[in-house]
Amino acid sequence: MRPDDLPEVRELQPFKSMKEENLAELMHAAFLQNFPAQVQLITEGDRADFLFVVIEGCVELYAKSNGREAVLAMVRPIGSFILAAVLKDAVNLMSARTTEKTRILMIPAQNIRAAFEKDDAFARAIVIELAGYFRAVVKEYKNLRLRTAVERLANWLLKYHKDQGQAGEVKLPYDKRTLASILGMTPENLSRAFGTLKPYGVSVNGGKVKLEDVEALEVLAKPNVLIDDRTT
Amino acid sequence: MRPDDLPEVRELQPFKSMKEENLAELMHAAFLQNFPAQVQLITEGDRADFLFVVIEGCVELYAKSNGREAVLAMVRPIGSFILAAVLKDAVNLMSARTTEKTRILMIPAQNIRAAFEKDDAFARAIVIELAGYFRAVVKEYKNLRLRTAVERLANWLLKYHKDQGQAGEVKLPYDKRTLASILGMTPENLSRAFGTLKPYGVSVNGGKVKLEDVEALEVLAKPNVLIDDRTT
DNA sequence: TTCCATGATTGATAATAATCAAGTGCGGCT
DNA sequence: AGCCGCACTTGATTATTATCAATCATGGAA
Repeated sequence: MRPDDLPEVRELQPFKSMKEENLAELMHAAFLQNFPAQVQLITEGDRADFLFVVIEGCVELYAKSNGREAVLAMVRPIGSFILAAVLKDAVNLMSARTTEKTRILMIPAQNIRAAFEKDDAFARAIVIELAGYFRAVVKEYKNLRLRTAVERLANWLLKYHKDQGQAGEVKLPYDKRTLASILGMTPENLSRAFGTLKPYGVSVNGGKVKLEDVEALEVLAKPNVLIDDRTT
Repeated sequence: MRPDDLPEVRELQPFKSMKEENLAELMHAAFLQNFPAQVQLITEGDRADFLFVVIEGCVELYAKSNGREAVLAMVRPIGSFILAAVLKDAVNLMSARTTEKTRILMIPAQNIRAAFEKDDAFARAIVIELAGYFRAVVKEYKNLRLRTAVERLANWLLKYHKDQGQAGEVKLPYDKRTLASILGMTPENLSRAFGTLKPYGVSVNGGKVKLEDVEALEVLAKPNVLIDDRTT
């Protein structure tokens, strides 16, 4: 595979900063793979053999312990996962599965590490990338520690409402069962949480949620840039 | 300040890998500060002006939202904090306060960023450092998502029991109120959690916890290297 | 020593969330 | 159309955790 086969990857931050020849070498070792839905890509505890880049589709990162399972994040194009494990040559802390038909670029871990050693600009770009990831998890952690389930849902709705252009409606990007797990609650509780948000102008219709009183919802949600803002 | 004024910092991973002259320059800009207990060092939302390195004492990282407060981590010698914010030239996601008399090395953020640009080895060392931080937060997040309060306490005890040499006793490194917040529960609940662990050979006496049936405790705790192990 | 302040514990109650058990409703299929 | 199958919802109950209030140490300070 060559760099120009996937122009979108070339625009991805850590790759954009690489020297042309190093990128070519990296891409040469990489390969593009198509997966159907519900394919297990990695399992927590296994060695991280590849860096994964989602080109099309969607991947769910999750973890288990005891009998419980929690969805930790969803990765959509163009996003990568298990960068930290690859760099540390460590074991995956999360499992990953496709949720739909998905096209993924797989780059062997040793090639990533070689490029990291060889290419200074790449190494620096990865720092910024990782720092961003780190801050994202800290925000998730704060979200869980400092808010109730209803508050998490309210803030999630406000965030996605903004993402989708503040049209007074939010289209749910995944089914409610998945959303519930992302928000750290059971599906039953998500239903009820939507119920308690009804007085705040929130009405659900299948995969569409209407927000008819954003102000009121914000009073309840108390959004916080240090938790909800992806850019800070 | 010169590098040899603080030999322990020299041994710290990202600094150890720096070129001698760059380290000298960095240390020249840095200064050592003594703080009494309960001093607010940084506040969430403020710009990250310094990288902090705890030389002696202890610092508590915490965050607030709504009326709630959560301790996110404790930093002990030799440990640093707000590295990610410094590198991204961003705002702090957490606040920090000393919990006791503490000696801290403060390195101006712009000097850290300058060294990061100039010194390739330093940049690479920081990647590994950050990747470790990232994985640590992911583990904390999993701990919170996948376990009840009692399980978190049980695993915490086992972890510190191992740290302290498996002597059948764990000395609590902070007061119970702080421990409760670290574990994501109220002080009242921590007391009760200790109570429910009594049948598993756990007995508390002030700041000392005796573990008389580690096997039984492990059956309850179900420790998981992908959550509890600091090295994986 | 006594007193006080503070942290820790205990009990009672309330809030929050999970579990279990039916239902409901919608989309796809025959 | 009619019948699944499946996701979602709803209700009842339980588990878990937080809150509020009171009491109990315990370790200085006077």
